[in-house]
Amino acid sequence: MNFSYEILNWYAENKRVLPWRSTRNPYNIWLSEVMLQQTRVAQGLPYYEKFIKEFPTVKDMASASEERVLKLWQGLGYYSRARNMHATAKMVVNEFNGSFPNTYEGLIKLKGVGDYTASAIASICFDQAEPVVDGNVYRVLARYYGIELPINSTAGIKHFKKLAREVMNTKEIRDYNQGIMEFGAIQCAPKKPYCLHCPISENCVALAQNRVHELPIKLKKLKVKKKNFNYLIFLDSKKHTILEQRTGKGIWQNLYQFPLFESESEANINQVSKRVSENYSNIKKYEISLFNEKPIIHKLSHQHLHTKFWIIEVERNLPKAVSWKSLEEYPVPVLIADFIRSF
DNA sequence: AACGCGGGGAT
DNA sequence: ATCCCAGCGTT
Repeated sequence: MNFSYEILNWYAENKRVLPWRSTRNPYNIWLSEVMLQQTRVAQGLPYYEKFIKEFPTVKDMASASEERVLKLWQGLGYYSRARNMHATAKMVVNEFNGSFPNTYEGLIKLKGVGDYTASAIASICFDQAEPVVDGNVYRVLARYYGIELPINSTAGIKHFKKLAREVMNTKEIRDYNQGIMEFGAIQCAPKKPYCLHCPISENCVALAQNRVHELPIKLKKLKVKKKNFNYLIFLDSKKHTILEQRTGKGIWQNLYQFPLFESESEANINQVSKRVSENYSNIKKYEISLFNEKPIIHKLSHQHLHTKFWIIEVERNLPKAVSWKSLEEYPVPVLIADFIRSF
């Protein structure tokens, strides 16, 4: 019994039932793959259902507004995925007559489709013999073959891709690719792998050397930056508030939020008052109160946002304001959505 | 080659 | 608190 045969065998016995496993439609597969980039199946699944319901075909997605796509994506994170996905939907409709490319080379040209996603679509939809290498595959191969190259180094990436190609099953590439990923997610899990009843434990190098918990090797972790966020929640007598769209680079691009200023240290009410007077000179009379005494710490993978929400009640009606009720129509970061809900 | 980019679940 | 998830794009 060789490696790929055991993977196929294990997959046939243990695979989960998932909606994208009962189709080879490139639109469905592409949608699921983009959603599952750096995202667990359990988290992505409800979004997949939501998107397929509102956008049954790539044409439906292409004709939607970016704002609507972002709204449906809200909470899933890595919002550039949604923007690139929408751009690709429009390109497929307008330039490819609604049909996705049917090769790795064609697919990888699409926005938001990299080596992994191109390989996944090419193999699952078109039976192309392209190996997928995601986080699960890195783990399974590193352990089974005892590879010590860091999975996030250039040499490591090349080596694992080459090894994955050597050991794949080209005849049943669809099931093999999904099988090795499923095996990594369920059986050869990061923290608690089930080595006791593993079908390939006999030849697993890491297990033989008692190094399962050490592999795969991953280079360093960057320090997370701390930032102080201050959101200004304006409220006038008609329960209108000011909402802004984030532009330029950085986090949450094109999503909406309340007026924001960052401070070097934790801000106090005097700084907020100064800020309002400077930037909103047309607002004369107002009253400031602090919504949360202790900053809310919103954790991203690379930043910790220490956030205060300042409530600013104004007497006269605000210019260019939106009603509080209409806030639910805008795509907003989870940090903002949580605040709106609790306020 | 290094970094930016979300949110959540498991340990 | 730490890790890591069906990674990609930019610099």
